[in-house]
Amino acid sequence: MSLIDGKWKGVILYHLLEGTMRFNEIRNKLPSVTQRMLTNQLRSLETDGLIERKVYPVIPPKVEYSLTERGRSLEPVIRALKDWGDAHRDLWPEEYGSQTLVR
Amino acid sequence: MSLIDGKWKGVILYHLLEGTMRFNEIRNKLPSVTQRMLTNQLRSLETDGLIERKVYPVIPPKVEYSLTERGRSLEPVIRALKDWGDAHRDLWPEEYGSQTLVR
DNA sequence: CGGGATCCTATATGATACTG
DNA sequence: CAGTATCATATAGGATCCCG
Repeated sequence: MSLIDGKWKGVILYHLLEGTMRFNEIRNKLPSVTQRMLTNQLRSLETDGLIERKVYPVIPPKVEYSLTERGRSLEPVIRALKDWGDAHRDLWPEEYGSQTLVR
Repeated sequence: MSLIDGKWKGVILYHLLEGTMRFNEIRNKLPSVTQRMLTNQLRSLETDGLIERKVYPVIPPKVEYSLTERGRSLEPVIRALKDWGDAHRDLWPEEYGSQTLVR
């Protein structure tokens, strides 16, 4: 769980299933993510060996992100999550409120 | 993701796939969870409509937890996570360190 | 037995400004 | 374009004690 925890990791991995993407490409798929958070989540995924970060030494910068083999092995998990989300999108959040834990 | 986020929710749901369980039964499956956290996670799952909490008005107290239909619909997700964990248990955490995000 | 109350720390996330 | 740096808040999680 800790590997895909984080507000954006799941969605990032999902989009990367489609293929390699550049930083701003990913960003455009995640309307409300801040630059800092996207960077953080990407770094975390990289550290955990799920994605690869490829930097092209050009100006302006160009950085590509892609799934590693380990990352791709998560595909069944990501798909299962996506499928569930699609199937239950309409039942939420009316009936059930997403919880803010603790206290 | 927000529904199964939380340090213990995934494992709790997994164990509940086996059937109804009492509070301390669940607790015994989660060696290092504190009472407060277990209660919190269970309450959160309940609020999100994934589990049902059944209180028997007896002394000493008896409380049973079970999956709702909505909770059971998550079975493919839970199984996928479990399968991945089983398959990759041996590759961790030597090669990849679980990240502590930010800063 | 299955909690609740209180206090505390660590961490995730956000806003904003700056940069090679 | 793809970040860093800094500051701030919110929330998760833990420790401990009490209770009918």
